[in-house]
Amino acid sequence: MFNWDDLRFFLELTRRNKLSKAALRLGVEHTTVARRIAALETKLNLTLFNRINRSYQLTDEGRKLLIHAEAMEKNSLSLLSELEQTETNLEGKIRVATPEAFGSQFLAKHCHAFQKYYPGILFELVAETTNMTMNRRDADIAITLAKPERGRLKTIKAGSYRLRLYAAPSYLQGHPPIVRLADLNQHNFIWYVDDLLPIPELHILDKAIQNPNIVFSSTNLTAQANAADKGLGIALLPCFVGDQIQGLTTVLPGELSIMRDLWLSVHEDQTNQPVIDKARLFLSNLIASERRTLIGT
Amino acid sequence: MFNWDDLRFFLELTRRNKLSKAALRLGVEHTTVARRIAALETKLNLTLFNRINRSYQLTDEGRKLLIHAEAMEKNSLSLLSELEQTETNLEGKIRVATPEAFGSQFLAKHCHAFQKYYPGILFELVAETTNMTMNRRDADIAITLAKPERGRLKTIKAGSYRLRLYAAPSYLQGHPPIVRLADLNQHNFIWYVDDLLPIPELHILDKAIQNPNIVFSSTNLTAQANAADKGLGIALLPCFVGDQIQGLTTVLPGELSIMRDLWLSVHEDQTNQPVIDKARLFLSNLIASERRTLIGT
DNA sequence: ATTTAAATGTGCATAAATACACAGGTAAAT
DNA sequence: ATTTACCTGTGTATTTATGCACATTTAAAT
Repeated sequence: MFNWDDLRFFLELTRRNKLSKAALRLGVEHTTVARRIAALETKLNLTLFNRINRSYQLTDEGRKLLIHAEAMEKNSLSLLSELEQTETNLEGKIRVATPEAFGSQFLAKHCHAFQKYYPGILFELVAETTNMTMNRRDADIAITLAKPERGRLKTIKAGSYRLRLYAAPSYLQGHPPIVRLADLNQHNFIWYVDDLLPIPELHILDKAIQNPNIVFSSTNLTAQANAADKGLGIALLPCFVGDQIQGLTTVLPGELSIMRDLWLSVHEDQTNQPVIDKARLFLSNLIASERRTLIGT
Repeated sequence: MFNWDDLRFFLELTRRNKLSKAALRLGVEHTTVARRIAALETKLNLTLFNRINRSYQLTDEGRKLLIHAEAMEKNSLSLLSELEQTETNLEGKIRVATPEAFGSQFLAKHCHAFQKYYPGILFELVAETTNMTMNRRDADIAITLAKPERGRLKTIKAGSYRLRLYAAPSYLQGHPPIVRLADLNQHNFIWYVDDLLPIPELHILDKAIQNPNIVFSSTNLTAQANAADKGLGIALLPCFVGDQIQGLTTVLPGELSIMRDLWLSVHEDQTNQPVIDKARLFLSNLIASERRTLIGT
């Protein structure tokens, strides 16, 4: 049996006729489209396209396949529309604890999708700097930066995100140029409040900068981002925050990039509870599909 | 959009209810089935199966999906039955050159499938020990062990195969036990005719065996295999030969395994000729789908 | 109760798929 | 004719998927 998913690529290519156009729509590279089509042709022992004039034109055999592929597409669409309709029968409340910036700047922007599917479920987002402890049932689901070691929790690694240095052009113009890490010594920094920062990786900065000149610090990342946007100095921000602010550009993106994992936990005895299950799947799916937002470019 | 191919896994699992059974049918590991189902559930935000009592039982949501998945399967099957019907309109001749053993022991067993689809095409198989030169148009398609360096050829790596040492139980019982490479010194070997053997990897053997005691040699692999089968000594054979002979067992499979690539070439100016195209697709497809036969266990 | 067999789950090694970077080639625009 | 922009193809690096070995769990058999 051939790979059914290749038919999705086939269909898109019949409509765009160009690898690059089809690739754009499918969210992959043009080479991937070419190789998947080639695989399908090999598997079916057919020549589906004639490559003429920088354009992919269906052969007669390809046209025969098209009819069936379109039928399958119809099924997949009706499948989605049936399954994705709102589930008004599900009612309840779900409390999700997340790191402050992740909750306020990222998750909050996507909760409307959850609300749409499950209008009967109240989504409570607890986005705090302090570490929520799942033990005391502060939340049904927790997203954390470190893997919880204790407690009867079911934990999975949901994804990752990246941090970079960001600054406003207005700041960069008024200060010495930055071409390598050592240059950062002469610059102003917007920083976390040191005591409350349990991220060992940030000590990378300690090596690059002997005495970082901290001009502003906050426990709140939105505050840091806003300060940086106004030209106060250089801030270390998650890409899902920094990239969203038009007025900020990355500083030394090639030299400095910190990756952090995101962990998703639920109580062991709360698996298979419909409301919690839905929310858990929603969150892990969201983090996976928004990978590029979280990782940055 | 979800991965359509995951529905194939979903369908099989609804029918077998067990990961291991479904995996067997799909020709993958049970872990792969589990992970694909998990991916589908995440993507669709649904719980498709309840894992109870070592068995995967469809949920109500899963049953809804099943209806659509079965419809898609129906389409894929009708697609295959339409496309795979014989093409009596194609007529002509195709000459394929291959290494001797590959042609006589492997390809010859599968040519009936080609004949079935294209009854009008004469399939000429030239399975010779000597290197065919594509330059003189000895063949339309060549399968070789080395990538051809010269000539206006379109060459792809079609796959790989493995060689191991094989011997008959009757031989092994009458000779010293073999537990490591050094033990091979005391044994009898069936070998190629040295001068005609351009495979550098075989010098691995030179390190293990100082003075291999060669008791029989032939340029023909079938002859070697038959000799080994009768207990004459130990032979180095492709797995697609050795594994087919019931009377032979592998010798030191953990210590000795040689992988070789298979290259498929056609003349540049003969691409897009229907008959050659069909044969080329047939061959690369065959080598890919019979991967396990070629690699062995 | 104890054993046996079979199934699922987990961590790690390997293989395959994909992205990336770049080369070449074609058609449209100047 | 020359330039420009765009498209496809090829090799390499990176990421993702799969296989493999083993641990764990459950049910059935003794």
